[in-house]
Amino acid sequence: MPKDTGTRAEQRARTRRTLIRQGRRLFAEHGYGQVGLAGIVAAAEVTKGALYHHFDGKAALFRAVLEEVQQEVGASVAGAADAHTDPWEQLTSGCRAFLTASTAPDVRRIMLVDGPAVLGWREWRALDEASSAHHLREALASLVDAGILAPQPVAPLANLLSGAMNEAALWLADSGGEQDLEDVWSALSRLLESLRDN
Amino acid sequence: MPKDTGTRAEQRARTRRTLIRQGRRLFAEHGYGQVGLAGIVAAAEVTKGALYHHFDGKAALFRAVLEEVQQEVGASVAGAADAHTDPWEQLTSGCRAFLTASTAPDVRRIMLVDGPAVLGWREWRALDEASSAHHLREALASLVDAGILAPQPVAPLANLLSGAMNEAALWLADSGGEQDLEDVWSALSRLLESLRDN
DNA sequence: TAACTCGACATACCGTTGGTATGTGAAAGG
DNA sequence: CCTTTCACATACCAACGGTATGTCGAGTTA
Repeated sequence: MPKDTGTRAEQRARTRRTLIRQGRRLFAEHGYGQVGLAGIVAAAEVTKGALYHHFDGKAALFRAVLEEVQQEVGASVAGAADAHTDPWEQLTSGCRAFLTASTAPDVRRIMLVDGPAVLGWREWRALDEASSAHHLREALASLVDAGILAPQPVAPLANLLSGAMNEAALWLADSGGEQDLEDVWSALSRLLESLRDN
Repeated sequence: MPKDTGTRAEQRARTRRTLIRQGRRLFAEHGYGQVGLAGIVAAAEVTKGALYHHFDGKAALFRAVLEEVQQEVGASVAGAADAHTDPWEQLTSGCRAFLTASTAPDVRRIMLVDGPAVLGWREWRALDEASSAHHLREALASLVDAGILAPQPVAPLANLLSGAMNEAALWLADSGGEQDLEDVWSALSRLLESLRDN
């Protein structure tokens, strides 16, 4: 594995990616508070100088990791939704994709548990909004426009559903099969179904 | 304010209460990670020796603080629910009480943001279960028994609703009036209403 | 191509933090 | 009274996040 080869931009990008990768691994495995910079830079086979050259500090590295996680989840949700043309199926498949994606252990810990505490809920919410929350709000809005959902403010409803799915993902990841995905999904889809007009 | 008076048990209890009080204040104001033991013991006018005599460490103090917060919220929910005899009104008034109680700044930060990250989601959930979550589950169960809700597993539904309300409380506390309690509450009560059979 | 610049780190160091080991003086018990 | 016990206070430590400075090679210029 050549490490100090290639152009400078390549080396820079590779170091940054390695820091994010190892940071993500360690943050996911032990939690933000239990991971030291020493462990991260050792795993990445660099020094603290490199970390502070790329990021403003520990929290900034975590933010970069969280952004990566959020983007993956958002892409998964968008991909699932775009596979359908019917707006209702777009909503349900998007929600289901969110559930399965955010049940992964690293997503769970980084995005759902440590994220708000480390970055503050406000900034966490901004990242969530940019990556996947707006999908939900837009899906609900188009359902209201199509008359499938009763006319109502979509923003509060989107927040409620988002919180419900976050909690569901936490339960799923924790119970580890004891409470199956299908049980939670049937409860969530029943909830969504009950919202339909008529 | 006499500090070193009274029996030993009284002194002990007073010191413990003071530590919890000041810890709660500082944790709520600055967040768990930004608060040092030095600040806590200074505010409580004791030393670290006292803190470690009463608690196993920083996280254990936080746990005691969180337990107090949870119990207050739980008592508020139970009180609101017990004020009604109709099971549906018990549910709705309990949910509304939860919303208003957990919108308070210290409850929000300690219980909803830092709690899961500091203690781990599993332990956090256990405390939540003991204090208020079981109220929700029991209310839903009796509504199913009464035929007001369609027969369904209540545990997953309770989790979804709990998550929805947590997120709603975070939004409420953050927007600070911009997004009013009534907006969120109307969305939540609409959601609950849509669950009713017929 | 030789001299120079600059960026991508490495090294050495610092203040603060959570945690521990030990000391102490007053209240409880006989 | 004397002893024990307990509720802390004091002194200390290792580890942590963060910073200031040094270094060396790739890129640029003459």
